[in-house]
Order: sequence, then structure tokens, then C-alpha cells
Amino acid sequence: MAGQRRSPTQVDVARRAGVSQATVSLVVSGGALGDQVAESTREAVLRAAEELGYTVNAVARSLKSGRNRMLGLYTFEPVFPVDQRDFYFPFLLGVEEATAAYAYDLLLFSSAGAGGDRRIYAGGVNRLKVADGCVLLGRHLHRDDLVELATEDFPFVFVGRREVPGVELSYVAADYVGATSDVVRRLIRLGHRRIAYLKVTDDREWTHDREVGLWQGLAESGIPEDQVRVLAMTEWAALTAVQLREWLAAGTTAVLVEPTDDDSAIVALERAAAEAGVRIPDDLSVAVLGDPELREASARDWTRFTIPREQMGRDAVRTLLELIDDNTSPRQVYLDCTQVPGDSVAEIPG
Amino acid sequence: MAGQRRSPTQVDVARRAGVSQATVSLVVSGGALGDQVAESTREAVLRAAEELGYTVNAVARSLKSGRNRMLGLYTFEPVFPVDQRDFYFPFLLGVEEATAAYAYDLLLFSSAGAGGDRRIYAGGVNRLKVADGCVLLGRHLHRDDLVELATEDFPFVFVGRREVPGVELSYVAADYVGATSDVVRRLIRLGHRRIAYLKVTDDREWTHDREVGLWQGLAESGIPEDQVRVLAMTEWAALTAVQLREWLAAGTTAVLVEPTDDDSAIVALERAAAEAGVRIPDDLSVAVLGDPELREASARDWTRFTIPREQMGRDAVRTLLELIDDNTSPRQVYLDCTQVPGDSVAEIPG
DNA sequence: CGGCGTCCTTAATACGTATCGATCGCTGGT
DNA sequence: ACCAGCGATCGATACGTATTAAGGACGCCG
Repeated sequence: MAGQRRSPTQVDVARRAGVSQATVSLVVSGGALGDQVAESTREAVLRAAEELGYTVNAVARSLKSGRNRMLGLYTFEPVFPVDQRDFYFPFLLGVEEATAAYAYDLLLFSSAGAGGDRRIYAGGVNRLKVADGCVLLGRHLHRDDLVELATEDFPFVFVGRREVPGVELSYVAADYVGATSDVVRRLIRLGHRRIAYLKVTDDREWTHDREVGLWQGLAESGIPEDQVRVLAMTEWAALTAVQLREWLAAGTTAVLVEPTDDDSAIVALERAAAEAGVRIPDDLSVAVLGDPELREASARDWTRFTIPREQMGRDAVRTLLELIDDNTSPRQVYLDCTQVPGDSVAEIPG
Repeated sequence: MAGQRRSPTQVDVARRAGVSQATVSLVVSGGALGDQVAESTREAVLRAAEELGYTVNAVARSLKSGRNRMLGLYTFEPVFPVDQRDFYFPFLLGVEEATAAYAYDLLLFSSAGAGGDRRIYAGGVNRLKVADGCVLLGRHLHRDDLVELATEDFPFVFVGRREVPGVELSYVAADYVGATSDVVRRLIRLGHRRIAYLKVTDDREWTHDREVGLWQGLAESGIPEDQVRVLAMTEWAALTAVQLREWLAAGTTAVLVEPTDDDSAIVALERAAAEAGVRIPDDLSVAVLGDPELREASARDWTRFTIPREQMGRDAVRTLLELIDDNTSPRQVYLDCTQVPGDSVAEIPG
């Protein structure tokens, strides 16, 4: 029952077929030279392999060739994004789909987070290398790990723009700059002139890009920058009914909101508006700079843009395979977001 | 930029530290003998490793040890169940969770289905063996593959009961027999005596178990078997308004429905009932023998039972690890389903 | 000063495969 | 009869690590 019998190797097959191990390798893995094996020999080998129940040892093979036909997926998030409600789930979907399409297998590095903090080089070992390359994911990344990965020349692609000083990374990102400036230009076109911006303090790439998009949208519309009131996340305690009324009194007609993990900004804004008796969009237009989940938290059809998450996953895989196969230098890919009109933005008459 | 530089090995580190490769191995992988390395040597090695950016090669390591700390997940379904609406998705969730909990990585064999039909032994190669063991999934399995897997002594666990003549498999299954007999006994208790049963023709384990549960429930309630009218799937064309009225006329008060991939049985039944002017549950009680998705297809809260899918995934992993670590003989695990009262079953007045 | 044990390090080997160069047998041409 | 040429096969080696048996340095005791 429980023999734990060592599975047969090419040597076993060779012995049985009366040929050398090299010949067995030629037959079963038949590279370019696989044709030059005599038909009778091939049959003998295959029969022996069949009888012994031989199967190729993928580990040994990849030790030799350095290739595995496996792509890794690693996430810096504390828990692996398999939950369908998770922000990251669509990325996973896209990655899986593309991986399968290219006839690779997908290795989920779930184990990495078992002990709390997610590090690639836990215990000095880089498990990622079992795969031919790796797609990375997550907000809470460790830049040191990325530097180390890059210096090792290990092929990887981040989903989302990530910058590390002194290193050129590959990533597939949503074009937040373009999407945000589109939103701003649209607001201006609708007659808005004074705008508030609820910003995440944590100054990471995604926040930075939205801010750049904001200024860019203003510039392109010829609106001076001092027409914008920026409220950073630490100041959210200040996002009260009083604050809202004050803004309105000062002529503010629209608010841009950057979504967060928990979408608390949107919820806070909605609550403050309700308290202040401010109607959206009649008294105040609101545009969300992204694609919040907001299952039960808010039923409203916000004016927003959606991030092409599945597509980002697919493109990450494609880019990764280019890195691996063509050994090209790092690439940065940007994908357009899709504007969703929604009903939280109104026109300012005349 | 794109040097594709070979990453440093223990040999490189050894050279730089002025010791042998074996010593490096002792230091970095420090087995039981790791302590017997002089402190000065250890420091020198670690420094050299640090400077070279050495990381252990997981492939080579597992070639040596025969272990990988990877579990595989393979599905016989045509497309990998990453879609959240998929029947199989919760299994995946459970498997992933448990895998991570045990600090293993999860290898999704997505590639296997790229060329249409899913076979484990595509091209004579058993890719599954890269992993230490494998969880299997899916309705459209190839029993030959299972036989071959079993004869190879490769550890694997099926999610769902699967039987193959002459081989003892491991699986984690939902207790369909118990759940169905519970439903039947409940119907009897409510006064139902003549019952119809809509059965999937394709006689597989899951159908068989429900039928066994049906007869068992009847027997335990002391109801003769001829009180049941079985309608197999091929006869669904017969599931018309006329048929329904005929049943009612013959005294049938309840219908058991086995769910299918597309839940077409339920939809067909609901449509026929509407056509015939038969109200559920007033004129006819309906119990679903399972856990249909039915997103838009039917809004009703059917009387049914739910399959503990995530738990099955978790238990599959646990069982698999027992097979691997303790090298035990095959195990079969059954998990209880949960009855959901719903509102499609009514009492028959005394 | 020899013998012995302790502690540290190393050489050698195995894991299973892929691949290159070498070899061997054979045919056909001159 | 000899050699070129070719097709088929094999021997040897490398991939990077873990492990075991053996070796060497050193100190301690008699």
C-alpha cells in the first residue's frame, strides 16, 4: 500500500530497453534531435517507459534547463487575494487566464505570508526562483526586496506602477494621470471652477499620479491652481458638515475623492453631506478617482473611472513572458481606464 | 541591463569565503549539523553570501530532497475554476487557504487544458509530480489517469467521492446520502407520501448517492418504494405542464430535484409549474438536492441543502498532507451538508 | 613524546535530466 | 579496397544542493 516506491527514472527505462539513458532522454523529451532516433529504438523505449510507468521528473529537468514553464504570482498583501470581493481578485483572474493561454502553470506563493509580514527573502531564500518569472502584486511592498530581485536579474513584473530609485522595474499600470485629468477637464467643461480634492496622505505612486493628473487637467483647461482645495487623509477628522458648508460658501462646486482600501473617504463624505443637508449632485458634484467596491457601504452610482484590472493581469503575464523569452530590458505598460458617467456630477448653469 | 547573469551558487560563495561548497551548504541550510561550524567561518560565509547576493536555488534543493513544499491543484473541468460564479470556486478558496496555513505554495495546473481535453498524462508526462501531492477536482475525470496516478504512489486527494474499480482512492466528499435522506424524512414528516424525483441520467457518484439517500429516507420512514416516481434527465422534454398536472392528479405532493451544471432542471420545473398554474409550495412542494447558483435564473429561496465547499477544500489539503507526511493509506472523508429551510416546501394537512 | 579524542572542514557522491562531442557501423562512390 | 559521409547511439559532463564518511589540526593526558 504505502511503499513510497521511488518512481522510475530514465536510467531504469534505459536498462529495460537496452539502450543508454541519453537515448531515453532523446526519445521522451525529443528536442530538435528527437527525430534522429530509429523508429525501432523509439518504440522499444516508449514501451519500456509505458511498462514501468515512467514520467519525467520536472524538477530535475528544470535544474538542467533552468526553465519550468511555471509563472509565479506573489503578493505583498497580508492575505492572498483569492477572495472574490478583494480589490486584487480581478488581477488574479487575468493572470490566471493569460498564464493558461500561454500553456504555463501558475504558482501561487501563498506560503510566504504565513508568518505575518510578507517578505520575498524570508530566511535568505528566494522561493520565487522556482518559477521562470513572477508577477508581483500589492500595496505594502518592500522596496529592498525589489532591488534585490532586480539585481539578481530575476524576471518579474509588478501590477501597478512602482518606482525604486536606481532600478528600472517592469510594470503594467493603469493610467491614473490620464484618467484623472480627463475627470478634471470634464468637470471644468461642465462649469465647475473651484474644486476640492480628498487625497490619501500616504504618498505612493497611485496617489502621486492622481495629483499629477489633477494639475495637468487644470493646466489644460487654463484654470489656476489656487482654485483647488486639497484635503489630505490625516485631516479627515475635518471632513465635517461644517467643513462642507464652508467649502460651498467659498464657491466650491465639486469634490474629487481618491478611493482607499476601505473606501472610508467616500463614506465619510456621504455622511457629512447628509448631515449638512448638502445634496449630491445638486448642491455638490462628486467624482471618484477610481473604482471602489462599496458593496453595502454606498448604493449610489458614483461618477468614477474603472481600472482595467483583468487586462492588467493579462498584460503583466505577456510582458513577463517577453522578459523571459526575449530577455528584453524592463518595460512599462500603461492601460487606459474607462470613464463611468454615474450620477454624482451635475452641470453648473451658465 | 539584460545580462541574464547566472546567479551565484554555493560554489561562488565558497570560493569567495575561502571554504568549501559543503561548508557553505552547512551554514546556509544549517541542518542538524549546522551548529558544528565555527563561528568565524559562519560569519565569513554569510558575509560572502551577502556580498554576492546569494540565494539558495529551490529547484536544486528539491531535486536533492525530493520535496518541494508545493501542493498541486488540478481540475478536469475544461476551464480552470477561477471565476467567482463557478461551482468550483469555493473549493479553490478552501484549498488555497489551507495550503497557505500549512506554509505550502499552491501550483495551479492551468496549462493542462490548453489543448482541449484535460488529461494528466498529456504527452506521457505527468506534470503533477512537480508538486509533493495534488488535489483533484472536476466532474469530467478520466479514470485511467487516476489509476495510473495511484499505481505510481503519487499522493493525491479528490474533492468529491470518486470510485475506480480495483483502486482505493482518497477523497473528501459531501455526505449526499445523509443529506438527501434527511430531506426525504422531513417531507414524510410533513405529510408527503407520493414523491417525484428529477434525476440526472449520467449515473455518477453524486447522482447515485442522492438516489441511495432517497431510498434510505423512505425505508427509515416506512414508506414503500412504489410511492416514488423517478424522472431521468433524458426525459426532461416530458417535464411539461401536462406532466405536472398528471402527477398532481395521481396524488404527488412533492418533487425532489437534483441540481445540474446549468440548473436547467430547476428552471424547467419552475416554468412548467407556471404554465400549469401550479403554485409552489401551495400545490406542490419542491426540494433541491444541493446548492444551485441560480443568480438570475430563479429568485426563489428554494428548500435545499448547502455543500460545505470551502471546508471540503481545506480538508482535502489536510488529508493530502497526511498522505504525504505520514505516508498513510488512502482515506475517505465525509462532511455534513447544511439543510436550508427555504420556502418551497409546505406541510400537507393531516 | 605518543596516543587519543574533539572539533572543524572537506572531498566525494547522489539526485534525474539535457546536451555535446565522440564513436561505431554501414552504404556508396571512386 | 579505402575513405567520405551519414545516421544512430552512447559516454561524459554539467546543473546546484545535501549528506556522509573521512581527513586534518589541535590539545590533553599519560
